[in-house]
Amino acid sequence: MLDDRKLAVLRAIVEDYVSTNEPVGSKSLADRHNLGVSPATIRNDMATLEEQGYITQPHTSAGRVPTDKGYRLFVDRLSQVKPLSGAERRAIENFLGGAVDLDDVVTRTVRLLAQLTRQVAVVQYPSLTRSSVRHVELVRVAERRLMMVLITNTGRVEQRIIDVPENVSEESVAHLRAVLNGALDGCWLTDVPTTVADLPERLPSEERPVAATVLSVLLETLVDKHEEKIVFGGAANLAAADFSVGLREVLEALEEQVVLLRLLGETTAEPSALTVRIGSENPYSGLRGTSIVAAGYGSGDKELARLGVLGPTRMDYPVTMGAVRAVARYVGQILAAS
Amino acid sequence: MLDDRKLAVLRAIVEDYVSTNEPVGSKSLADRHNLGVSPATIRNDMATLEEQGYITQPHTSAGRVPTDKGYRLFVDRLSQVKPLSGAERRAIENFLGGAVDLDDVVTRTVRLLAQLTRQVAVVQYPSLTRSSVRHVELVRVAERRLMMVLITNTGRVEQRIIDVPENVSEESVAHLRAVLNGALDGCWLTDVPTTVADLPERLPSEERPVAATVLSVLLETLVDKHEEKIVFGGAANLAAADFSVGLREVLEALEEQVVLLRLLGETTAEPSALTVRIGSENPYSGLRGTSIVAAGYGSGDKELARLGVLGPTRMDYPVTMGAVRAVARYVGQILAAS
DNA sequence: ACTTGGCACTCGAAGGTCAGGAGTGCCAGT
DNA sequence: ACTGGCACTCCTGACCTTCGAGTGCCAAGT
Repeated sequence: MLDDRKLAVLRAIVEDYVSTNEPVGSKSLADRHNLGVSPATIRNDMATLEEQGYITQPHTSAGRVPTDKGYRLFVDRLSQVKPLSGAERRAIENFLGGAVDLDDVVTRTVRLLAQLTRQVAVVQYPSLTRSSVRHVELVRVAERRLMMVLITNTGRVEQRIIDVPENVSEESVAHLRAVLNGALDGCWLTDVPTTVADLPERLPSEERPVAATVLSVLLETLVDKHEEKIVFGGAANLAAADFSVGLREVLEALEEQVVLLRLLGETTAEPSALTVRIGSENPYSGLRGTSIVAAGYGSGDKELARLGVLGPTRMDYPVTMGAVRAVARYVGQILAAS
Repeated sequence: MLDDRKLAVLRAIVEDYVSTNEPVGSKSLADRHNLGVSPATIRNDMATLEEQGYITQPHTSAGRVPTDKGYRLFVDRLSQVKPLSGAERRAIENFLGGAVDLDDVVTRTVRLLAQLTRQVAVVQYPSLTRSSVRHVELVRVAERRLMMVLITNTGRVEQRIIDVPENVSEESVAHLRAVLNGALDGCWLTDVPTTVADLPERLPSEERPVAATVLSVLLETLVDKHEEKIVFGGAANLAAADFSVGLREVLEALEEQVVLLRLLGETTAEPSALTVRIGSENPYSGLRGTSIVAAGYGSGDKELARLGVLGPTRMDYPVTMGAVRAVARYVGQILAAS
């Protein structure tokens, strides 16, 4: 159906189109790549490729442009992820290594990815549902007011003010704190509700009302923040890539957490496996014309969250994929270390 | 120099141009506003206005367009801040009232402002330098590793991992925590360095190395985060406002914290006083063509930080100013309450 | 001393025409 | 199965024309 030469032609078309942003014709193809055949032959192959839906022409008598299907074939079978240069690796290490807390890691990652790929970078915060409790802190800030700080093993810090129904002494706060930490230390956030279910019963009755309030706020926090946190950066790169149409739509999509999350895609089995969504493959109509390259990241073999970049379908997939993969790995390392 | 009618003409020009986005001519002016004079008269006035630099024509024989100077005069003398409708006020209250922590307040504020004004919203986190310590928490997470959490009265939470030079017992951590809080509670962040300067001396000698490390990290945190935190949203609105040129530049400016900060401007004497920077008045060349409307916000009469919107110079100043002022006030209230 | 109607003039926007050229499809020849 | 040749398509850019909104100025009117 598609012999080797036709595949080579498709690859050449993708590469040329990506680098020139102009429909590519048979003659220039024959010139730039030494395929060893004449333009006429290439024309025949192109006709086949077009028939099968891998390429298309914007109008009669223009060159060919890859379709989404064409890019898909290219990504799956015709290209290899391009590893980063040594200098780039070092730059990543330096830049990410300087991060001082989780917020910092995420912000830096976004900047880094955007700069590296010259596209829009999207990074999800380590998912709460896949984190465990490192510490719960309870502080008495007034007679009837506590502050709770929840710290996860991934470095996320959630904090809440709690108004309790009755005066509470420093001692009971200390006790409650100890009990909470004893029960929850290392506990997966998803298991917290069941773990704390019977907690009030194990407390002296006079502490129960306060404990109940604290616990309800704690659970509420987990629910509230169940919605994942996600950020993007490098929007300026969008304007640079002379976007055919719909820059508006793209920006809108980027500002919708929900859409963004779906874009990054489902968790994959193995972390840092690359997911590529090309044009119409992705789940949001405003993003025809854009592709997403994403990967999971995590410390160890557990995928904590995802990150990736979004750019025109006409992007340099090998390079982009290389950058995303490398960054995902480094971020994982950084998180594991802290 | 500029009699009342000329001012009225200028006002009319600004209003028409803002609403139509097309150079406005003498005839349509005479039609739409009842100025009681003929187009010819208006032409004469326009000539004067142009001579004085308040308006300009894109090319000979086109209508007139306000210059930055013209907008300035309009804002200063010809317009009144337009208060929000009752429905809008309620919407703000509802939307902002649901916020659950500082991050949430800021995120919601950005969304709200962007939606209300249909422009790009910029919000600065409450400045650390103008906050005071509510609580310092010290947690022992491993034998040689502590976690420090710094909570300010404005709700900001900063957190750091500290590797200490020697094993440290729970008791010394508790002691150090108590001492720290005793010394720092309510202390302005700017005063922290001097306040803690002599702290190690007041500790038993065996605790000093650890204390020194902790303090150095604490001070470091204050310095690191001295750079203010600032976010923006509503970039999609930029694409909608068919920006003359330089959408690229604007997006770039928005992604530069430093530029963004300078845009919001210096602290003003009275909180929630409105600052308006029009086109070339603002300190960044990429932003000719855009105006910034900003206000300070804070709980009580202390300005904690600033917020505002950025849009084309051709914006509806009265409405925008009204929205910014209202939101700034509400945010102040929300922060004061929590 | 302003204001006004009239009038000639300017200049961009929109549309039409035309040549050039890159690219195609097809066919006949090797 | 490949290749050269050829007619055809249709976009691009340059150039021109028309059209109309808007101006500046002047002379007349109040």
